[in-house]
Amino acid sequence: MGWTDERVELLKKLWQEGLSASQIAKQLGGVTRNAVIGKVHRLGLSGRAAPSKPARTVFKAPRPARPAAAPSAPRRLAEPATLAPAPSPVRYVDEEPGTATVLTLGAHMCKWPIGDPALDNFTFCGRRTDETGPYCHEHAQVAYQPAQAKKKSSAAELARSLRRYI
DNA sequence: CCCTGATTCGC
DNA sequence: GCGAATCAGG
Repeated sequence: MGWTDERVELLKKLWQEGLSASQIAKQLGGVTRNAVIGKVHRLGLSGRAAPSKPARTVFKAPRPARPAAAPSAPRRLAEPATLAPAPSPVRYVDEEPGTATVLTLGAHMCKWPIGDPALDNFTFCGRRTDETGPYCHEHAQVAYQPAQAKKKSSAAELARSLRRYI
């Protein structure tokens, strides 16, 4: 499969959304993650929202040359490795819950899980915690619900009521 | 061993 | 331009 305009567009979109190359490759289909990475570089959008990443590791091996054919044109030399520090001073999520990731989750941020931990869109609530506990006010109520919920509520109803918090 | 992106270079 | 092979890491 080639890079049609649509596929390139989707690639850009998914890459900007932070999906990994392999995930994008799977979603596109017909390409490997190497192909995706290669395309990403060719498009010139290698960098994205990647906080606190050295962006560039130390100088790699001087390129001892692997078992290949004869050399040709001189390649460009490694650059001085400029990096852009990304300050991210612990912000609480006051508006929409579920935007805190495991990386941005601070000490006093609600640790109520949002979504499926197995998925990569998994987040935490992230709002300011309720004084002491690990959860915000809303989720603390849910978390510390004794046995008040019994009555005639069926298992299905209970599951549905809880789903609201996931 | 799983994964990540980065890079080179034959095609 | 493409992407497999490879590298350097987490």
